[in-house]
Formats: sequence, structure tokens, C-alpha cells
Amino acid sequence: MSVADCAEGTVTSARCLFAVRDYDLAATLSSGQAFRWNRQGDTWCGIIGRRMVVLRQRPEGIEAITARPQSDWSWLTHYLQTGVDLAEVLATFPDDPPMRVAVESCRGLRLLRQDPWECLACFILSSTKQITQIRQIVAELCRRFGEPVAGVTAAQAFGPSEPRVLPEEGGFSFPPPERLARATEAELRACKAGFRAPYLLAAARRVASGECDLAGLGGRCLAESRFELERLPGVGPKIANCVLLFAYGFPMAFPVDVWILRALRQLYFPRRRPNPGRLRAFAEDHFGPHSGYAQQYLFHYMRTHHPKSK
DNA sequence: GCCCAGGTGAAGC
DNA sequence: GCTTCACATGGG
Repeated sequence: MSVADCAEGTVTSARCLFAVRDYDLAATLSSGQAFRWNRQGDTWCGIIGRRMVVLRQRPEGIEAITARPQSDWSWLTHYLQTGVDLAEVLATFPDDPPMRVAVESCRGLRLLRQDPWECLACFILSSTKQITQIRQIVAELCRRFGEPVAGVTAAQAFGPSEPRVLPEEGGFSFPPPERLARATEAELRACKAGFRAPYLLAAARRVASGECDLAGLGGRCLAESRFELERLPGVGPKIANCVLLFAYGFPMAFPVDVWILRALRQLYFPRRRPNPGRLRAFAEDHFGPHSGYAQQYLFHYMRTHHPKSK
């Protein structure tokens, strides 16, 4: 099995190896971009669209296993952004001590390219929640409103000779806006969404009705896309920037949350005490044309090396 | 019990 | 304009 077999679709298989260097799967999938990946030993199990996939870091790259054979793996390479030249991105980062430390701590961390609706909905649910809690809310939302998705069996994932437990029994797709638009606020609160429930419901209705055209945003410029997203209730600058970065791939979208504020203060202004506005202005022009990428390195570095809580 | 969490919107200066 | 507060819920 080679990457050429996968990429060109000459072989239809449920297993594929993507020959990619400089890709830290664990850092990427656990860095708070996406909330639906589960680790079991050395495997990562998740659902992309309507497919379950099991991923494993290999010396030669990333191995992927699906429940059913695939003739075209572009849905996965696009999600994982395996075609990105990481060295080129890292070369644009400012050459200062904090950035060097952050990159050294998790080199190979990548930005994913997620579905806009799923990304938007997840981050609407993220405000003043810890990542573990966001994961719980999203899991419950999918269980209640998503469609069943076939699981990858242990034999598929590990081979028939290895008597190991399943990576996952099966799962649920992320509910589309049309489905959540038909839900009630009480049903969403039952998923522990709390005060975010009405925001999610309103956003689902605006997207489902076409009033908010998520598919059309990709073709617009950063400022216009940001403006449209921030018209949604419960979506301010931070959540908009997350969606712009993680779903639309705008490289200079720079989400500023409590972790990034802490990173900027501790790493760049340890003596002074600049207010958040000053810190945002600093970030605006300090981190270069891939500032969003730099942001993700700072975020993950702070969470893994200066944790207040996990 | 207490503080905090990948924030936002509304109300008060 | 900027600051303060409420908003649910649970982890540490």
C-alpha cells in the first residue's frame, strides 16, 4: 500500500497510508481545534462527515482505516491538510524566544480544515467551557441529533490476529443545521449547552434558512466573512476567528482566548501589564502571514506546559 | 466552597 | 468609547 495508490484512487481499500513528514497527529487532534477525536492507545478514532476513521501515527506517515473501502481519500487529506508544507509555514513565524520554544515543544502540530457548520456550532458551545466539557456537550448533541455511522471493527483496525477491543463501536454524524433548527431550546439545554442553547438554535435556524450562507463565505475576503459570522447571535470576535481559521483556512485569523492572553502576557510582556486591547494590537502585526498557525502553537504550548487545569 | 473555563451581549458609566 | 455583569455547568 502506497500513498500513490490512495491518492490516485487506483486501489479501492479501507486502509491507506499517507506519506507525510512533520505531522504530529496527537498534538493536532488534541489541541482544541476539533472536539470529536478519541484516543485509544496509539489510535485516534473520529468521524468526518458520515465516515468513521481510525488514524495512527506511523514512522512513514499517517495510517487511516475506514469502515468501508474508499476509492477517493481526498475528504481525509483535505481535513488533515497533509499537503501543507509545514516548514514553509514555520519559516514565517517571528524569530523570538517564545515562538521558538512553542514550536520546539510541539513541532508537527497542524491546522485542520473542518466543516464550517460543525466548527461554528462547536465553538458557539465553547464559550467559558473547558475543552473536556465542550467534548461532552458535542458528543451528547451528536448522540441525540446525529445519524448513526458504521464503526471500524477491531479486525479492520488491528488485523484479525490481534485480539484487541474495538476502537469504537460506531458513532453519530454531526447534526446538520436543518436538524438542530427543528430542535427546541430545552432539548439543547438537555445536552448541557446551558446559556449557549438559544445561540446555537438561532444560528442553526439562520443557516438552515439560507439567511446565513456558510458555503458562500469561503469565496469572500477575511473581513467580509468575519462580518457575516459575527452577525450570528453568540458569535463574537473570538468564535468568528476560530471558524475563519479552522474551517475556512484564513491564515491570519487569530482567536484570542484566555490562554492566548495569558501566553502573550507571560511570554512577551512579563514585566508590564498590557490590557487585552493592547495585546490584540500587538498580536495583529507581530506573528506574520500565518499568525493563526502561530496562535495554535502558543495555545497548545501553554496548555501542555503551563496548565492551570487540564 | 471556591475559582475558572478556547466569550458574548447588554447595561452602566 | 471602556468596564462590569449575568449567563449554565462541571472540573480541579
